[in-house]
Amino acid sequence: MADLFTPLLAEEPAREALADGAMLLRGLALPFASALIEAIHGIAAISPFRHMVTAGGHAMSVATTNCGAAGWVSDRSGYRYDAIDPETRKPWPEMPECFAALAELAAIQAGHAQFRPDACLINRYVPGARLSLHQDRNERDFAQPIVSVSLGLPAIFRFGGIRRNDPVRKFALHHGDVVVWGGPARLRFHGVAELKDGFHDQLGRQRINLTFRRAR
DNA sequence: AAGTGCCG
DNA sequence: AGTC
Repeated sequence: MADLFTPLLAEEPAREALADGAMLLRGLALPFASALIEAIHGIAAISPFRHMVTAGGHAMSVATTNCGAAGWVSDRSGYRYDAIDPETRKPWPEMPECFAALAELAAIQAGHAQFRPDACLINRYVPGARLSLHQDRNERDFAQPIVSVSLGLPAIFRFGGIRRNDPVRKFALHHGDVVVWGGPARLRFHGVAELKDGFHDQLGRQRINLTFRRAR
């Protein structure tokens, strides 16, 4: 029964260790992509993408919305999680089932059990957009990992260390790739290099990133 | 208490 | 083009 293709079919998604506690799961989100994209449209119809402003008063090049019980927000007063979208003054849209299912699957695949995200930050990059090196540290429980899902145009993910000046490694992230970091890697600095121009069949000239966290 | 920001 |  076994033939040349059996090992390939039995194989799990390609995984690449980025660091102790950090894993890149290539293509894990591919089977979810259509459902994810449809759900993103629904979310954006309720809580539109907007360019948030940082504490320094600069508008981010990335456009943001959220779903889930808590949403990441930034304005001149700083960063925080809020149950209410400051633009609509209503709760963020509920987290779709396919979002939660993928996040949980990814965490398990990466060896982080018991991941229960209550927040999904949705970032939209158009060519030229970037996210400079930062830490995710506004969450209450650093025992819970971060799960990051890439859709659309490819991007260069920058993954550093615990200290800002630690060396930074770069990884190409494609449509369907998922990065999970937790444990000793939970507070690693990370960012996204300026997005290059291109065209993606499903999303056109953009990249959308889903970042799942347990905020509270 | 800054910070996922921009500039040279 | 990478780094400060």
